[in-house]
Amino acid sequence: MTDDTPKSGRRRQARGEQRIAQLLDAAAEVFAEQGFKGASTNAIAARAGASPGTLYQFFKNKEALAEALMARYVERLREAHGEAFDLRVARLPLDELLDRVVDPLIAFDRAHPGFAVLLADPHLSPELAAAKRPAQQAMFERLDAIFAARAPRLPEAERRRTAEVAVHLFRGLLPLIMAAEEGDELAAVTAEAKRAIGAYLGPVIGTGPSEGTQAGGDRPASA
Amino acid sequence: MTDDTPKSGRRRQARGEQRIAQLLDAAAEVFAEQGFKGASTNAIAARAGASPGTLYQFFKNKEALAEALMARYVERLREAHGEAFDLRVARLPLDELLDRVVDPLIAFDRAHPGFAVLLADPHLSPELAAAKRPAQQAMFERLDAIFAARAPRLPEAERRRTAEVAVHLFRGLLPLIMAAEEGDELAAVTAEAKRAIGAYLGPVIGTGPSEGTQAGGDRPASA
DNA sequence: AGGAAACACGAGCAATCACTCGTATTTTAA
DNA sequence: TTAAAATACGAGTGATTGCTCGTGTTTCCT
Repeated sequence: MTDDTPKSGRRRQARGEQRIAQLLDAAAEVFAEQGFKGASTNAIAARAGASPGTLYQFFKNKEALAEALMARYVERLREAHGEAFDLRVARLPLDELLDRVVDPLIAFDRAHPGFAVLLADPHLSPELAAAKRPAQQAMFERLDAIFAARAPRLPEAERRRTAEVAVHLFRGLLPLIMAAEEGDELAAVTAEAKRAIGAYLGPVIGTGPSEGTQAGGDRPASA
Repeated sequence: MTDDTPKSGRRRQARGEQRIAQLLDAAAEVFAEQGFKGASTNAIAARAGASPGTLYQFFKNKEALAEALMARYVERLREAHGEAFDLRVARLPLDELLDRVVDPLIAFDRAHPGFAVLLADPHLSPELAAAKRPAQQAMFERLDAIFAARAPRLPEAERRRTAEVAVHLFRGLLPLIMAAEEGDELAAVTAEAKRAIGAYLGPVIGTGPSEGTQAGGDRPASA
């Protein structure tokens, strides 16, 4: 990220690392407020307390800045998931599984408002879209792994489709989640999100502590 | 729309109406491809086969253009809904109700790709955001009316919340729906959307032909 | 027929944008 | 101590944007 191939020359100074962090923080804020296109690099530099020239010393262009920000998000996302997402949750009752998966995700998204904005923007360049992929994969793959552990007899195609749909269901509720104010409103929206996702997942991966696979009761054969 | 207060002076010519339609068509395309911010008015005019000056004869600025486009979408949405959304569907089994509601919505969104783009953009000016509201209300209110007819004993607050969540669940799946290619893939995604929304709605408004209200079996009390 | 208004054009204006560059300061390594 | 590298600045550049305006053409009404 920021700048590869430092093949020769001296090392980056601590000052530089701080500036990069400041610039990424500022970029996160401005992207969250204005979107990628609407954010000006001069505004980002100003909010970071730096000049445009300084910004371009660390990032070769606006896109590279967004890519570096995405990379930092992915890093933090992995940290946040690491604990909450290990495969033992697969054996929990569905309610608890959802608590363990949804709560940290909501906390992360609310703590990093620029993340959802960048993720949701469908008009990014191919390079930036590629930078988004690890973030989506991070969520999708872990969900998929949980499903695989919980319902090993579920066909892979169906399992993958289910994981993808579940991710999109959550993303659909994100605007509601982001807009809710901390407290009762957020709790209500969170509960509703879990209810919606749980209702969708239940017939496929089971509601109880993982019974492996069970042939769901009233689940229609897929068309 | 376009220009109010034509208090005096002569009437709009047929040529003008055609130009407006061309400009709105072009705007829909360019907004869908580039987003609102990314679309340039010169590009829209060019795609409509007109000059910038002509565009600004009918729309006082870029925002008014988008507002007029939104207004046209709302108009068409009401037409598309009118038949499919009347309250008799409330008495159908949930599966059929979903068919009647979801299928036309998917058809509309796929036929008007600019619509979803404008609706989903969270970085629009207050005026444009206000222009979006009728579209969201159109969907929300009719859903709410259906729920009210189907489950009259459901508390209003819960009913409204359910309608809103249902709309967001659908919107979350929209990217999948828009990206699917006509045929098997679209059919599969459509079925999955109905399954997800139906699973969420079933415990609240009942799966059978409306029994009024029924106390759902395993619905947990909201936290 | 003829005048007025609607329609049309497109060069160009002012503002903004992403980005550069010449220069000055701070840090590092010898 | 000192030279090179890293960091920092910010006015400026070229491109693009939303939009205007002078001018010409088409349509309508009488």
